[in-house]
Amino acid sequence: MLRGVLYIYSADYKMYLLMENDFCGYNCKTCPNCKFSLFSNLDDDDFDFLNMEKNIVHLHKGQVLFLQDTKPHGIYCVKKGKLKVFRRGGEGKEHIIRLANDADVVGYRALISNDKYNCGAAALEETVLCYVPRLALEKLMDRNISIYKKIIQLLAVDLKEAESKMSDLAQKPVRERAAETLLMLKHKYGVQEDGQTLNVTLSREEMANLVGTATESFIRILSDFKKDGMIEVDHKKIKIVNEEMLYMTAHLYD
Amino acid sequence: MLRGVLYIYSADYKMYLLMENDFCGYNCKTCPNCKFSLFSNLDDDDFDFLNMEKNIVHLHKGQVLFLQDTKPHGIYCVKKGKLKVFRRGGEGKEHIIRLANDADVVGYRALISNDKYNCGAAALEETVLCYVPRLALEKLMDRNISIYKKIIQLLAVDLKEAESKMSDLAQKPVRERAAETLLMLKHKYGVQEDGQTLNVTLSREEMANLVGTATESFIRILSDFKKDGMIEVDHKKIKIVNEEMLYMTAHLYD
DNA sequence: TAGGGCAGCTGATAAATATCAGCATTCGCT
DNA sequence: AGCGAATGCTGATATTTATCAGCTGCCCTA
Repeated sequence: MLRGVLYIYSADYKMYLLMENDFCGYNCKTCPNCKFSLFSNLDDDDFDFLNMEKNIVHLHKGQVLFLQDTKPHGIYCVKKGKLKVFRRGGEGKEHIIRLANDADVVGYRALISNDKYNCGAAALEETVLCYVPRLALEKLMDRNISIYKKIIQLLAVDLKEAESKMSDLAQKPVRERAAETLLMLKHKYGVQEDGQTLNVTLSREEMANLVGTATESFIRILSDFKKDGMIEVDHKKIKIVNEEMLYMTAHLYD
Repeated sequence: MLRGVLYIYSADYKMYLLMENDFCGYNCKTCPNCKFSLFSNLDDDDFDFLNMEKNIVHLHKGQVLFLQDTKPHGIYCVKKGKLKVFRRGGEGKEHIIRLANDADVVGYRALISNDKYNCGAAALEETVLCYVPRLALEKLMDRNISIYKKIIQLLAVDLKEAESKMSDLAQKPVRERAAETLLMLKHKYGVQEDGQTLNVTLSREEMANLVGTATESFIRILSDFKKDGMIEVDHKKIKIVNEEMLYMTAHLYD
């Protein structure tokens, strides 16, 4: 039964958010992502409560989930899809802070510290998320200390990765960061049936924003990698054909 | 009564750690830092337990508290002093990730995620810390959910700052980051009686490592700031004489 | 108090990276 | 299918930043 449809429009992106209650087939209790996510140890009553309170959110490619400097009202668990989490600098240029995949949780940092979003988030492809409103989350947290522990683990992982990326940005040249980014994409999203083609589609600009460099610089380095036989490129499809060499280039081990 | 003295030696730094149990005059229950730190809501029994279990650590200027890639055995609360938290890149160059002051907690991220230290930490001046061993912390956490909440808040703040610093490093030029760093130092450590001189002493190299640039580049920018009348410099003492202009230079508001 | 070493500073130069311009290709839309 | 806009790509150039070399002055201690 469709109970509610919510449209949101932002000046930055053509976008809308479709939110439906009681979406058929989305039962948290049987959702495999919950096992890896915040709600791994709930009892039946709590799962029923979560099921009642959560909303399903569909995003098309490019649509914004939330914008930097706005106030959060809940958290999002990725059911299926891919997202980028990014910040906009002075001249509006975006820097991609991190990526999200199935079973990841996004937008929780701002909510739990009662703060505005420090980053925005947008879908990289067709994406389905579960939205858990603040009050529902708080009620579940009151009854389940395991959620506190999970949040701590999520934050700790994000913080560690942010610190490492920070020192990379400060010290490593663009070429090394570009190689590292390609390997990260393989690790995060995996490869297609051929075992080599990255299972994610990003524009050159988005990849440059992930590396932290100018689009043209990234394109040049990508064609260097191609010349050096590390990758093959077919439009937006990138194939990693010599992973070892990419590791060497990224200086991840020497 | 002196119960134990522990010396640790690392290849990187001449250092030692002096740890004493039952150090006179350091009672957690009356320590003002605890109010702002992890242990704000303990009952008397827990405070007594903490007092028994904690150790006092003294560090001289330059001494290392812990090293990157080693395993944590407890957490440290800064009683009085200043520390830098840093990562070493490929060629051994250090990048300062964050600074710590009175009442800050350091080394907790690695401990709670059962991980090796992602950063090292060293004293910037004479520093006194309380060391809380893992088992003691875990026991206190079992009995006090408030500690979970505090850890979440600490992590959330660190993560937000790390994300912001990340996009600054990716997008802002060195000059802006340098201005921002000077303002951050004023905010973090305050000023001396004259209301202008930064209340912390860092070498030019350390400041450059904080900004994420080469030492010479930072020195040049510092002398630009001096020419532009934003700061005055007397050896290691830096005076901020035009804060407004520094803000403009940092592009923190436009 | 002499001198070794290190931090701070500056100029010259090199290297890395960004920007700008122009063109080709692809994509989305009607 | 075809049009317009956006994306991808490359070369030329400008800008930023790092590196190298050399100098000064200060601190430490022998």
